[in-house]
Amino acid sequence: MSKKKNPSTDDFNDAIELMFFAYRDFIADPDVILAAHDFGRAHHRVLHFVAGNPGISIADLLDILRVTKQSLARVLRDLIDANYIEQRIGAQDRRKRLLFLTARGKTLHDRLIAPQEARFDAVLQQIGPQAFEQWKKTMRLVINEADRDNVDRLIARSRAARNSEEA
Amino acid sequence: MSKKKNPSTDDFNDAIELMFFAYRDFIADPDVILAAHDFGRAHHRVLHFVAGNPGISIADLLDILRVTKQSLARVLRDLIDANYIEQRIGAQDRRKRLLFLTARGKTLHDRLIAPQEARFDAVLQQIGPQAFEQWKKTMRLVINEADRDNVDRLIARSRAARNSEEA
DNA sequence: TAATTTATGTCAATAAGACTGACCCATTTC
DNA sequence: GAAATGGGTCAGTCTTATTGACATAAATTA
Repeated sequence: MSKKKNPSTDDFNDAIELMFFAYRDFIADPDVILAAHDFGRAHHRVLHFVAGNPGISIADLLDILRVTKQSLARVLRDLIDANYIEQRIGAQDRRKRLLFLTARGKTLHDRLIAPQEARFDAVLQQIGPQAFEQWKKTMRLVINEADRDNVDRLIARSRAARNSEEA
Repeated sequence: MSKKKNPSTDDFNDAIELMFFAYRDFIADPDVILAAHDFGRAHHRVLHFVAGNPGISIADLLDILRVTKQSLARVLRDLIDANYIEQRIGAQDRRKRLLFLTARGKTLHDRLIAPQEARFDAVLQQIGPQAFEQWKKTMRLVINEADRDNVDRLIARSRAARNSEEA
């Protein structure tokens, strides 16, 4: 034991492994459904963030996804052509193309997130609401500090979008 | 409000968003270092699991990574050619090619995980060891139930590998 | 011993998803 | 009117992954 390590180093390595395996299983859920539609994860991400941010502009979507315009274009073309996403010209700024899910898009998105919701529902059942809340707070701290406020806003928008749909 | 939703649906959606953003930032850390070596995330994953499972066979590594043999082959070739990973023929079963990090490989791996460890160290400082432990338990439950025991074993091996290095 | 299975390696073709760079058009802003 | 902004598109490239076919060496089994 020449190198006396900090007693927490093991914990950090555990955390790294857990991030890898949890994300792997979490993201594998929707793949089966996507494959049946000849879509990939890129399509899923676009559907998800348009669902949570109805009326989002291309530029803002690029910001969230952190991909290039050309990368987004192909995926978006697929989704628009197949009538999952609709583009509307901005009312104030007519240069903007605002994105919305169609009814068809909402249905697909619901089916994609269903297994992920079920996964977290099962977790909640096992640990209870308090520990679940604590997990969420912790996950938020895993995000870059500079981005946390943005993520808070995105999550709030997403909640608002879902809750207004209920009407 | 025709559709009265379960009050927890919002929480599940929060969880989904948090998984996306936390993983995105978590995995972005090592990318800069990898790029400087002309390596990608695939190389990182191989380095990481060979580091945590010294002497792992090709077949077992394929199982963990869940990629095809051909996908692994290219990445492994890069790492072996550049002397980050060493192959030794199995003592009991001479068909097997057992994988080990070289000293060079260990150095690179340490540099790759350093920012991720730092990220979780910062989290730990903010929430304390108890909440951190609880977070780990929760993350474990996000993993497919069928895989949890395997992950436990992998994590245990990884701990053992690191702690035996200290000698 | 011969036949089979296992562990690995490798060639070829293909695809998704990303990238850079260069343009273009329409609209808004200065 | 000029410049900046939002968006679309073409062309070429790259990484990482895939499937499928086949080869080789070593272990296991009949």
